[in-house]
Amino acid sequence: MTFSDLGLSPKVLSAVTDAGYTQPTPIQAGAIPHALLGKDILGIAQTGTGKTASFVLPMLTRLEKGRARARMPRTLILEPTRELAAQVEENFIRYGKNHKLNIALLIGGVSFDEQDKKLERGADVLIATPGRLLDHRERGKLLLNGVEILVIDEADRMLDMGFIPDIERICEMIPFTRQTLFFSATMPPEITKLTEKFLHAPVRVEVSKAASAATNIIQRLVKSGSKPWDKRETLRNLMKAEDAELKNAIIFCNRKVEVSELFRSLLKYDFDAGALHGDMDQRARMQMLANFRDGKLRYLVASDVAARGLDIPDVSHVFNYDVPIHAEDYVHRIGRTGRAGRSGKSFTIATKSDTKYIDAIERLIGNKIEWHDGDLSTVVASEGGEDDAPRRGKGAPRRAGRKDDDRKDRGERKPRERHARHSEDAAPATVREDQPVVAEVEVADIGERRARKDAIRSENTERKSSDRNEQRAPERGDTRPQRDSNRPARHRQEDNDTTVGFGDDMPAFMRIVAKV
DNA sequence: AAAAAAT
Repeated sequence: MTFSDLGLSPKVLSAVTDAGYTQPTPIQAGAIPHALLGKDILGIAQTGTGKTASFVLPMLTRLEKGRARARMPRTLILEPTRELAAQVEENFIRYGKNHKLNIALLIGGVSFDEQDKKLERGADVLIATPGRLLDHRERGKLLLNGVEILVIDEADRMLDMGFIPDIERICEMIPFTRQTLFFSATMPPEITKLTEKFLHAPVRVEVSKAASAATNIIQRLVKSGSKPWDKRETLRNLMKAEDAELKNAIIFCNRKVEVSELFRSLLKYDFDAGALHGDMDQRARMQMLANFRDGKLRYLVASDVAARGLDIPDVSHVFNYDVPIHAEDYVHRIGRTGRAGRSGKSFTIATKSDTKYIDAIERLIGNKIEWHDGDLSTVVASEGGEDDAPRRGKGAPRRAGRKDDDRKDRGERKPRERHARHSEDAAPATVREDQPVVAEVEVADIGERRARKDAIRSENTERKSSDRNEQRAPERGDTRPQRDSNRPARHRQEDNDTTVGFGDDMPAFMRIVAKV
């Protein structure tokens, strides 16, 4: 089977040939002929299976007839993250090089002006994340009743991210005479319901699960002490040990703050690292990703924003600095290496408290993962002894505890707690090799203070900080999460009686305001 | 224990 058997137009075929492809992947071979006939498709496939081309190529062929009208895009592709949306745009540019198509990318974090202009000109292809798309529509700049083909990509991830209501709204704005191409890696009940509602007699195309496809990736678990400095040291040793084989690597952390902390620590140790997480300035996000793709950065420290779908063809190593909480994320993360049949290596740093997550991962992939250098029973306890798990008082808020960890990492300590932590007090406070310089500590604290202010600011108050952030050029070192007072996480904190960061020292007046 | 997405 070759691409020329699928019924694609000569223009598309020639671009595919130029890109160096001759053989379609199973999902492409299964979906393209039906998509060209105008049928609805239900594609069950992970990324890395050639899924994107399975809708881009037939869409290009079908778009050769007709023209776009102002503010009435002819096709719409919905993606869960900004980076994925940008990646789909690149695919349209690559395979559409023989076409004269207007492509518009509507994503958040960048200015409206350019997006408006492209809509006004009439877009053949509109690629969007749901939030910004709805925003444009509400501003009256966008009419969706001319859409002939709708693509919903990564539907299960959209579900995880709470986008399904948005997706339903958008689907209802588009004429039911459209063709719908629907892709999901898994089919949870909510997704099945969605397909029953929005697909008409779909052709179902299913390809093998990524969990079983990862045989070309060497996977190892690496024991570590549980303190941040233990884990960072474990990681650095691992990176050095792998240096000869390592072309480039993505290092995954579970939290955004960890991404920026680890990133800064690695810079201090002269590793050629970048960072990527969703609270970074959009320009910095794009820049980091582009630099990593182009080989200007050897290491990319990232949150799960980079776990799925991102196509960086030649990642040699994946390091999990944290064991992912959800087992499926493990599969997605390690799937960033070993792409296109290449071999890859993944190392997952594990501490004692990670055992149950490791069990879940091993159950999911149906295999035991080998330990790199002895299992957790051989971990040497770090200075200051064991673990921090049971020591904290029952009534003490757990989240405040995390702040304490940050502080310890800088060699600081809350005076109040000193008596409760004798064992750690025995350790000299200044020996951390990667203790941040004082200036950085201060900057971080200012950020935290501002975040607290944000937390108590009323919903209606206009926020100017994000505007400022948009203007600002991305600085290489500035990866600290940009606290956004309107994010759901913020609300969750407000729901709690405890304002994060104050411990028991929170002034009473703040407690009242924070509850509002 | 999280992350992602509009302002």
